Amino acid sequence: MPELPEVETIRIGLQKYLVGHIIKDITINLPKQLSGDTKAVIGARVVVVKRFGKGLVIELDNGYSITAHVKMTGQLLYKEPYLSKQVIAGNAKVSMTSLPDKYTHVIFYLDKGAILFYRDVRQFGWIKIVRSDLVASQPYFKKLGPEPLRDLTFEQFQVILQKRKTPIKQLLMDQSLIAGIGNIYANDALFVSRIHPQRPANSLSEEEQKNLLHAIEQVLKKGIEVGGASEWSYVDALGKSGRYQNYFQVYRKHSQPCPRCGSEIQVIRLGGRGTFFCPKCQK
DNA sequence: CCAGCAGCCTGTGCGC
DNA sequence: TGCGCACAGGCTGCTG
Repeated sequence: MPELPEVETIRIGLQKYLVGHIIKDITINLPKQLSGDTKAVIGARVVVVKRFGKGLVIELDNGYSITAHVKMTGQLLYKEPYLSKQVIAGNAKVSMTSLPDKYTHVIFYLDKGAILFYRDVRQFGWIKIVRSDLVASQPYFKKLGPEPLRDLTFEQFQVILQKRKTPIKQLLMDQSLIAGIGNIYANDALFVSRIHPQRPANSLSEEEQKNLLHAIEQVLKKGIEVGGASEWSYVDALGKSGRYQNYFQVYRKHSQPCPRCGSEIQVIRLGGRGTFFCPKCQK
C-alpha cells in the first residue's frame, strides 16, 4: 500500500518521463474514479510532478493540475512503445505488455504515442482535475500535516506528541498531524526506536521522541532508496516493483522471531489496523 | 470535539 | 477440488 516512499517513487518516475508531454485525449472507463474538469487537460503540457503526503499533483501549463491518490491498489503507469521491453526487464509484477487491462479505469493519451493510465483493482483511489491555484484548498491536501524529510522539525514533532494521549502508532498515521506515514513505516519506525505502538503519545520521553523522529526519517529514506515496498500491488510509474518488503523489520512478521532479540513478534489490532511489534524490545 | 467504526471494493488465502 | 467467507487497507463521513 503506497505510503510516502512509494508515492515519492511514482513521482520521481512521472517527473522523469511525463514532463514535456502533451495530453491529447482521455478515455474514462470508470467515471467514479475521475472527477473535476476533465476536458481542461486536453492540449495541455505537463510541467512538473509534485507530492504532498500520499497525494500526487501533476501540474499542467494551462493552470490546471491532475491530482491523484492511489490508496492501496492504484497504479499510475506510464508507457510508450519503445519502453515496453525495458519495463519487462525490470521484474515487473504486472506485465506491461498486457496493459491497459480490465482494471484500467482512466487513460490519458499523450503525444509521441505514449500513454499514462490509472489502474486500480479495488477502485478506492481517485483522480481529480482542478485548477492549480485551488489544489492546496482541496479536502485531501488542505488537511495534511507537515512532511517528514521536508519540513517536520523536532520542535513541531514534540508539540504534536505532547498534546495527545492517542496511542503513538495511530498518531503517526494521522495524516492531519504528519503527512505520508502509513501502516508499514509506522510499524517499522516504532520497532527501530524500540517504542511500543500502544504507548500514549504524550508519554514519550524527550529521548524517545528524538529516537522516533530519527527512526521515521531513517525508514522513509530507506523506503525511497529501494523504490518502495511491493508487498501488495504497488509498482512505480514504469511498472517496476520496489524492494522495501525485503527490509521489513516487524511488519507482517507476526509469529516470527524478532530480528533483534529473537522473541516472537506479536500482532494486535490498533485503530482497526494490523499492528506488529516485539513485546520484549518495544516498551 | 473526538474516538470509533461502517463503507467503499475485490483478490487472496484459509477452513471445511 | 471448490465453495464461502474473513481479511487487507486509506480515507470519508456518520454516529455516539
